[in-house]
Amino acid sequence: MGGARTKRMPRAVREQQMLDAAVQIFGRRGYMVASMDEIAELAGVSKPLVYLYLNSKEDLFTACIRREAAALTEAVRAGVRPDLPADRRLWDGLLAFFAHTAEHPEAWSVLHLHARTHGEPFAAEVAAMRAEIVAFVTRLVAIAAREAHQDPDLPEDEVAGLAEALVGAAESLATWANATPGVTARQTAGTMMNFAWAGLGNLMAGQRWVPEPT
Amino acid sequence: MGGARTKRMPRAVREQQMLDAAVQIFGRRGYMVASMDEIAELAGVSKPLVYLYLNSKEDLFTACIRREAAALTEAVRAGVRPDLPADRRLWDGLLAFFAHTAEHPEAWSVLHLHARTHGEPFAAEVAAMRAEIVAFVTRLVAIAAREAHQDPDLPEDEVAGLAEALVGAAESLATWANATPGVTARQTAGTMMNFAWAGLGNLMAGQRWVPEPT
Amino acid sequence: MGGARTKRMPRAVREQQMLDAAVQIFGRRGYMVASMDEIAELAGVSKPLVYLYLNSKEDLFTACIRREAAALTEAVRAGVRPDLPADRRLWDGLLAFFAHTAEHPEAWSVLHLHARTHGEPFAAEVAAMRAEIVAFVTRLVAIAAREAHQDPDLPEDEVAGLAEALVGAAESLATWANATPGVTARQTAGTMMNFAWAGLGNLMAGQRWVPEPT
Amino acid sequence: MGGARTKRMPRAVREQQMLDAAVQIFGRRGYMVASMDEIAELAGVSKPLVYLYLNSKEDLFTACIRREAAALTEAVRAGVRPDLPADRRLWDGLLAFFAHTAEHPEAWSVLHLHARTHGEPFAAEVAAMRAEIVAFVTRLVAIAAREAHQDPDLPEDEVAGLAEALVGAAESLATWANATPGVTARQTAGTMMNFAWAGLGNLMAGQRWVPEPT
DNA sequence: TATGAATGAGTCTTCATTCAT
DNA sequence: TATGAATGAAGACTCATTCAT
Repeated sequence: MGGARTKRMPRAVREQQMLDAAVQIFGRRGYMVASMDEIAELAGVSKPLVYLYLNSKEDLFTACIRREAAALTEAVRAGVRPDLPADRRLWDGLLAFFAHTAEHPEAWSVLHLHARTHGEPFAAEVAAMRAEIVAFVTRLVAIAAREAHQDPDLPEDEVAGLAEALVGAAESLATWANATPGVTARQTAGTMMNFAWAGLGNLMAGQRWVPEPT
Repeated sequence: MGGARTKRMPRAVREQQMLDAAVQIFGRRGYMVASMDEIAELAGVSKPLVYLYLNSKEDLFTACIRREAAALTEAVRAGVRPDLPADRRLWDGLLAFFAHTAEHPEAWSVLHLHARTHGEPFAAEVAAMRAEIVAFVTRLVAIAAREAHQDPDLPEDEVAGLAEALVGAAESLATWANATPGVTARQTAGTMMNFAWAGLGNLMAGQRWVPEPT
Repeated sequence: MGGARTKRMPRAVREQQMLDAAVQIFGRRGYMVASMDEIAELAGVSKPLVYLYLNSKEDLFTACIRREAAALTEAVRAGVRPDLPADRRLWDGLLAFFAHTAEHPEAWSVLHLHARTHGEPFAAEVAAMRAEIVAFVTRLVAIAAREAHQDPDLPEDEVAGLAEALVGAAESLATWANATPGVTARQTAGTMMNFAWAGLGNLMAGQRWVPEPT
Repeated sequence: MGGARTKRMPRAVREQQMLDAAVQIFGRRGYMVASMDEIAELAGVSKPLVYLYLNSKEDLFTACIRREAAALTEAVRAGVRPDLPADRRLWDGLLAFFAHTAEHPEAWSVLHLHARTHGEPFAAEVAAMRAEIVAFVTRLVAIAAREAHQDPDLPEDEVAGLAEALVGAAESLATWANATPGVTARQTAGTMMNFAWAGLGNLMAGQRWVPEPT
């Protein structure tokens, strides 16, 4: 894989090869340390061709982020059937999420680790994806609240924070699972689901922890 | 701020100034993008002096990580009174944690974002700090389990994953809070506490979510 | 001379130009004082190209040493006809040696002066060349001994010292001739030949100088 | 030795300590690679003191060369008794020379190797010493010529070349002996004496090697 | 479509040297 | 006599990027 330097391919194919290589290198080394030389070599192409198709290192990185973000959200979407109940939908989404991040560790590294480490051009790309996922979760939280017949007005801030906490926990777990051999996506999703759904349930049922006045 | 080039200070003082500057720059730009020139200038010192005292960019970064990791764990430790009940200790720890990360956003950025993005010299430093915090959380989880009179043997894997999820959620929340104006440490800690304690409680009480067979 | 910055040459040609320039600069200034900037400028090339082709200052210096050592030994070999008698072969070898060092004074400076002043990567390269020359001389000495019908066993140490002295004398003479205007290779070779062959002859004939007991 | 940092010594003593250290370091590393830091540390003194006493790296190196050149010529002079015959004087001089270079290898390295590798300030210092030694040798050669009742007019060039060859051979032998364990000064002097005196004798007796016309 | 040849700009790092005490 | 604190200047090396074919 890579370096084969097969000649004369249609542009679309070559571009995908380049993105494949770039995701590997960016994911392994990080944006700054990755060199265009290394990427071109792994793609089996000369450097000028990379520039011809992808314009610049920044654009190349952005393209990687976009492609992988789309792939990840698409994987989650594809894993969820809208006609099933909310808890089942959360479960399916988590499973799809952890399965995808486990199958594409470098892509996950690009999205979660490296894209957020460098300023504005890139952070925005990831933010968009994250927003989509947070929206998905938030929808489920709202349903849970409704089903719990609860006064629907949790403070906005708290809902936002809650979603952030859930998504953050999932993200951390994905990274941890990739670094920990022998953990399956199913197990990770189980941990997350137990923890989250139960916690949410309690919360929705109005049982909140409040510090005793000192 | 910085660049005041006050003359002739004892070494210990200058070293701290340099570390202050380095944490700012590393936190804002990341390890690779930060330049020793910029750090020296912000510290109000010439570059050779930075090298004389801190040896190399790598050593400087390591020194930053170590100092800030120590400061953070110390802040948490100082915030927790060992004679109080477990939930209160968790609350106090979270409060101290979020307060510290909010007051030192660049330091948090160094620890959580940048130190983990670059290979082994640095990751290990953070891992040590994280281990300490995870141990703290794990202890509290164990107490909660005992108090719930529950069969104490949650599977090892699950406990590890659980702690990871909790800590990951807290880390994500800290980062999110730093990027979201107007959120106080108290609010963040509240969100986290509700989420975590309730979820844990349910879990300990043996109420687990299980996917229905398809 | 140099700096003409002719454009777009095949790699092999450029590499020779760079080595030419490097030999000049290294020979004039020495390894440490020579700067890659100066070498690149004299080669009429940008510095990165030098690094692209020759990798590092060390590798560049090594490449110089190797090329010039090969050129010198080749010049000596080409000057000697194996079918001629030993004295004539020594004469021809000396003539070729002094002619070459006189025509390439910087190269000689690199080999004899600068390469030996710096540690192991370089010393070894020159040692190989020297070994070849010493072997050439030793062979002739052996023939001389045989022709003198002499008991062939000069002590090993003495032979080694002898060869060292002969080669050392020739090396010194080459350096001296390069620093002394108006001395031809022929003259230098004559001095050396008289000195060496006569001394050897006596030695072979068993006439040795022994200090009188005090 | 070195680093003891004993306090308050008279200037003359401190200067010698510094020169001792400098000769070691310069001899081992060469002029450019030697650092004032290292020299000061080995001398057991702070760097500003070195500058106070010796002014600059150049001056320090020059002082080393001068001191060691004087020591070497003095050693040779002290070894030779002017009332003895010429061959005996040559023998004694060689013995003293090789003994001294063997006892002070770093000094010899400074004089023969490093001082000649760097431009004019230093080469001149060594040249002076060399001139003295060459003069010594030339005197002996002249005596030998006279004793051989030979027509006294060897061409000037040839005499100069001859002396150069002799001295060069001796220098090479000294360096070689220092790098070759187990060789005594006596042996080295013996090799040199046999070779040189016999060769000279033949030469003086008018037996010269002349290339046959091709 | 594709590439070998080439570079401007910038970074880390080191060192001889001086100031203030 | 002696030194801790500090720096200007320079050098090796790398990389994203482009030109000419």
